[in-house]
Amino acid sequence: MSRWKPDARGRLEKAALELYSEKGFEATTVAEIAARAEVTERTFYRHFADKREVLFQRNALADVLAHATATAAAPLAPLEVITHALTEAAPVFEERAELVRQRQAVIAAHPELQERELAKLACLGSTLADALRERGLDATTAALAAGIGMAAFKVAFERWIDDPDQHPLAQHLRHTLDATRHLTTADDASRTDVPVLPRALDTPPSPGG
Amino acid sequence: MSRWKPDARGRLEKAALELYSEKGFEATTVAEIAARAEVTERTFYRHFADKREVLFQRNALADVLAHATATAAAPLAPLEVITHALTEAAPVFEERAELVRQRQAVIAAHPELQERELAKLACLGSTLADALRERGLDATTAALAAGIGMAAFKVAFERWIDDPDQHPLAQHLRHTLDATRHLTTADDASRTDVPVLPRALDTPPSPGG
DNA sequence: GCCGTGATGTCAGTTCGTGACATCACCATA
DNA sequence: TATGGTGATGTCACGAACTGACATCACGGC
Repeated sequence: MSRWKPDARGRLEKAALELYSEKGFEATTVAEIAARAEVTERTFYRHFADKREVLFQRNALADVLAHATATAAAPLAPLEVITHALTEAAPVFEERAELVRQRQAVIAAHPELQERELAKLACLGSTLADALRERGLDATTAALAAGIGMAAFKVAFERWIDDPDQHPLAQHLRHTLDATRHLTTADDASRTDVPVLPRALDTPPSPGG
Repeated sequence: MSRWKPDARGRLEKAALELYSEKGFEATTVAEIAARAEVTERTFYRHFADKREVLFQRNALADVLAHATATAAAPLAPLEVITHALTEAAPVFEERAELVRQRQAVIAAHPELQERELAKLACLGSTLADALRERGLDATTAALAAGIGMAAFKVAFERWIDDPDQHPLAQHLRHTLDATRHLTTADDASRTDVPVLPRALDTPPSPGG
């Protein structure tokens, strides 16, 4: 038989998420995580650069975003490309909604983890910007569009996490990206009388896709 | 005479920036910083929460942003308010351009510091979003506008730092925010025919305000 | 049956960051 | 002038985060 139980990495991820949930991030030591995963502390650091990284490693997202951006229809405006890419990426979250929510709860409770999350998001933004430049956008426009996309994603994701009605992430994305287009119009449209996410969600304004 | 040399905090900031510049962030120990500032390591931690924070404490920015947002003319579109606020904030950087550049060089060389920088920027974004909500915007629009504003600021700031011609930050901000307006404006006249930063910077396109 | 490889264990050490307590110039006030 | 409180700093001890170096030994190829 094999010398060690298989999937040490998976066990570490699971143990870490559990312990961070149970007793908080700071109150959890790497030694504890390792013990629960039945490996040594040193092994933890062979799989993850530090105590935070264990929550941020599974990330198919960058690939999905880059691919969707590269393969979007040619004549689309930058923000349309972004909309397409983010919509393509939504299932990555929807498929693991349970896990994602638990993870996010932990992150929300610890500034250090939020810091790391922002770094990951910024990294994603760079990937997106690269992909946009591949499409022929100049560097500044690409960086800007990617930044806007990430800002919109952040808001939509947050709304999705907190949504008591569990509407799909794609829907929150659509509404948020739509709201982006009204930021330049004077006051009246962006007042509270036109909520971004109307009560009746079953008839979203079709963005023409 | 006094028991200790005055301005321990200032000496620590100076020593830290010097050492981080000279030998890198990771290669510098807090003990070294403290020694150069002629205090003990413990005193360092009385002034700064951790080794990174010493680079991020001076921040009049939040106040300026919040104030400028609150006092902007009433009927402005969200993005115009942001434009106003960021423009008001520009002098905070221009006035210490030398220091800001040195600091930024250190940050650019160390992911851990970039992480902290992103966190500070996000915090600033929240402040801005709060101020926008004070103006009557709904939470989602406010968060979105603030996020986009921060994204634009990030790009403009980066361009300013790298600008060999040393154009004022305010100018980069104007151009970047202009590009943002084009990207987010509903009609699809947002093509490449409007370059973000034209060769001749002395005749910026007037945004009609 | 031998050998290289890779994942893990073991151990020692450095640095970060914190709690507890000591010191003593300075200041207010009697 | 004497007294006592305050606040910034020093001193010490310590746990926990990370890292480098070397040991182990199942497995897979040859």
